[in-house]
Amino acid sequence: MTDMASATTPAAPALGLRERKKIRTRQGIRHAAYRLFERQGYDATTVEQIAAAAEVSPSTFFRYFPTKEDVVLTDEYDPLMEAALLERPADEPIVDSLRQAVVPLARQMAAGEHDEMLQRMRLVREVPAIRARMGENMSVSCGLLVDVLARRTGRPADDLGLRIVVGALLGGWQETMMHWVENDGTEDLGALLERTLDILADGLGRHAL
Amino acid sequence: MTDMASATTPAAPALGLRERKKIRTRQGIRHAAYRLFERQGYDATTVEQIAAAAEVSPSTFFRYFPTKEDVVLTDEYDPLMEAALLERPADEPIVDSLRQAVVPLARQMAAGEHDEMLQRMRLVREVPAIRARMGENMSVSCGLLVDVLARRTGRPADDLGLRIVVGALLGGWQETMMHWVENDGTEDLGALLERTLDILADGLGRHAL
DNA sequence: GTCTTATATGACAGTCACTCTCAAAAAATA
DNA sequence: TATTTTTTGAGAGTGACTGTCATATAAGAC
Repeated sequence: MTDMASATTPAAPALGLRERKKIRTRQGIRHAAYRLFERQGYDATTVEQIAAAAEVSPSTFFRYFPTKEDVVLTDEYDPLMEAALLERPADEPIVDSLRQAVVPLARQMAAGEHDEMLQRMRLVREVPAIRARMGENMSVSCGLLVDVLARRTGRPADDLGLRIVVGALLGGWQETMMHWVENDGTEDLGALLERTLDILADGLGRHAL
Repeated sequence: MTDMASATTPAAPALGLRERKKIRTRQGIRHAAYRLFERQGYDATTVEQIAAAAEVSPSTFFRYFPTKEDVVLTDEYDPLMEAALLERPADEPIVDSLRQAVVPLARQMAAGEHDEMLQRMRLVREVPAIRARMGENMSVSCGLLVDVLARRTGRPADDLGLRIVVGALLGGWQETMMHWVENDGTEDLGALLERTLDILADGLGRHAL
């Protein structure tokens, strides 16, 4: 989890001791952090405490995570999303591609890593610093998506229409995610995201708005 | 500017010496900061330098701006937007209300404070810390807008459809703003925002996407 | 297995944003 | 003018992050 399909699945036997150790350290730090966050809250937990709990030095902590926020927000989804999108036929409407490529991805994650995802999104919702960082991530994802879609459809990389569409979509999805957390992840995330896509595809004018 | 219509317009004769001094101090700090940012960049400028340039103590700096980022990002627009929206007829479609209420506001600002707005948005674009903070602001604005619109249309305050629409709209607008800065503010911001509204209103399915 | 090289780690010192407390200065009020 | 309230500056402290250097440990050559 979180580190893609790595130590959890035995699908990577070709990794040297070094790599395996690194992955274990990384997960150790993250788990220690999550445990402390849950007990004392994010702000009240210092990097020093996390490092001590994970039995590494503070220096090592920062070697694995550039900032404290990154423990929560390291985004492993972008490359997966990109790959999934590139597999769609080039002439498919963008909205359909997103529906076919991105939604299943989210669905799969909401299933496989449900609890971790929930805890993570809860922090996003509640801790201002993390929420802010999340916005940054979104704008990076946005740029990435725009690039992929522009390449695929032969548009210029700075096509305003495309940027607007992607920005709007991510904006809508973020609200959807927040709604999902607020209901403690009880709803079907995939269905929610699809509904969001429907609304945006049909136009805000419809849907009695 | 920036501090609404305060010291710039002589429309506030009823302010005591205390208030006037506070406004002057605030603007002094901001101007000193902008000058330094332009010369040395945001990150390379310390709060201590800003305070010195503005001839106040660092303590005073933090009394006026809770964080260094707030010098750039203090958002005075939300209340104006709220007021403008509340003046629209309650049965008007949301998209139309936004078009009538918010766009003129932006237009007016892009005209009156063009250079300051440009400088500010440039920082938003280029400095990660500020961009992140901006995302926070957006999510606050989003909540605010949703509240107003929910009240106006009699929907529940946590109506998912409404949240999605507003989130998407702000997401789209943010991209539009970025496009505007990238072109050095030469385009008509109002027109750009309206176009964004058109795209979202008609639905992403149209517009050949 | 040993030697060499590349990499990971920890200790430490330093910077900077931000917080808190307290006493002095200045404006508002009586 | 005297009193009260607000604003300010000084100073100490915290915690996230950076950079450097010596040590330890895994990888690769032999």
